[in-house]
Amino acid sequence: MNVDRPVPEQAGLLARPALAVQVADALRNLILEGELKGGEKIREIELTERFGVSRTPLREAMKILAAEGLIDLIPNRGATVARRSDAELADAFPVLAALEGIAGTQAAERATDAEIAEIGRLTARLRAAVEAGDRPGYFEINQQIHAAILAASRNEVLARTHATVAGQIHRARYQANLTRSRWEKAMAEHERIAEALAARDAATLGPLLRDHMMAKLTAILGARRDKTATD
Amino acid sequence: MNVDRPVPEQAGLLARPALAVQVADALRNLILEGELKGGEKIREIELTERFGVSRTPLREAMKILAAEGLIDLIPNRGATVARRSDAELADAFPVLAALEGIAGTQAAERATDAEIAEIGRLTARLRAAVEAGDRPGYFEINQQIHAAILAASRNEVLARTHATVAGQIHRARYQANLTRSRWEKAMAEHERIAEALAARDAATLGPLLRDHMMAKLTAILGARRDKTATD
DNA sequence: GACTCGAATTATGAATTCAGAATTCAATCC
DNA sequence: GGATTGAATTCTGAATTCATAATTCGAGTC
Repeated sequence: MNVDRPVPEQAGLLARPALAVQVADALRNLILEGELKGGEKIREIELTERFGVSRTPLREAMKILAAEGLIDLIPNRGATVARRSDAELADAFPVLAALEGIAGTQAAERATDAEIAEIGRLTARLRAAVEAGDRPGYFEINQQIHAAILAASRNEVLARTHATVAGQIHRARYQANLTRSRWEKAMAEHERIAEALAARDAATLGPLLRDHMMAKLTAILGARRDKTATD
Repeated sequence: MNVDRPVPEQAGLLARPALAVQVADALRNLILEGELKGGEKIREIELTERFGVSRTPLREAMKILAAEGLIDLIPNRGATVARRSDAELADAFPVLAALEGIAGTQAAERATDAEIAEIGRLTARLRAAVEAGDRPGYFEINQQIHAAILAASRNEVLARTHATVAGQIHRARYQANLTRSRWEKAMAEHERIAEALAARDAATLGPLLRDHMMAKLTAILGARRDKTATD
């Protein structure tokens, strides 16, 4: 989420971001990377020492992350990394899917030919990863494709909103729990997505992306439920 | 029995919100009510005196609002109330419309009969306001209907996301610039919405709400552009 | 032996203080 | 007269300090 916006007039040349924003970015990474796990208590002093800053900017950073829904702040009782219930996770899915849908619609209208070509190349590499059974590679490329579509939609509001909602699902999305059949289906969907984009068929691409995301997320939720049951 | 027992999960019962959060709420209201206008510079000291707090919680509050996109924070140069360009505004519309769409879909599935009845009553009152030519009343009831649908969708993530995006459009939505013909159309749409909800027809209600919101926002943007041209 | 009460400790919340950057404005120079 | 420089002022950024709430831990009690 954008805290330090570009200076509207003459773009800030050497305006470095506020310390609080840097700390927020660093802390967000710790959470997204999984170093700080859901439910974990955040110790202010520990982090001030780690980042080498005082409590003031750290606390401002925590306010930012709380606004993003990444951490929970309980008055007088400190902060914990947000742990989303399955219900909340399930609620986030259709929201994220709808956002991906608009991204698709707008990308079909606004993408440059170069962007479309790049997404086509990425899709080919995605297919190669599937054939090779390379799951880490698949996830990486998959991520890139979705990021490319979001970028091609040229919608800052959408990008910000997507980042916020996606952040709230953080851990769940990294769980590499794809069945072979779901993997094949996802790949086929990706190829249809690339086709619709190449044809600039907005009416098709939107729902396609929405349903693709919905299917993916449903799979994640299913796997998560299974996993939780065996914990 | 024991009152002193730690209350980890169901916190917030008697814990008053942090001062920074209260200040953020107050400041958000000032902006949404239009008392602080777009582009206006925010003077820290002025607000600390107004709210009777020190700069620390105020600055934390500003970080929150910046994360919400309501104000712009420029390092070493202070804060201004965010002024969105027409392009950014136009970008926010499909995002908001998509969110309304999901709200409709889920409301159709999850609303209680009482909620549906209430929305039906509100729609009837909306019709009365149209007949009476009561624009303020129309806007007020219209607002209530959309809030009721959002609430009926029982999706916290959606509600939060919607609030954030809606906040970024704040001023624009309050412009009461409805042509008579658009007004009639909007009313007809509302009646179809109420019908679809009563029938719990999710497949219809979602697109209905999405398109309704899109039409409304397009009208706002058009009026805004006319107005700007004559400024 | 478990529970309760309460002092000591620790962590959080907010104000204040200190440091540094940006803005203002007057004096100077071209 | 207009532009420019630089000191004074004002504002923002961040650290520190002070206040207060929560937690911990041990003594005492039933």
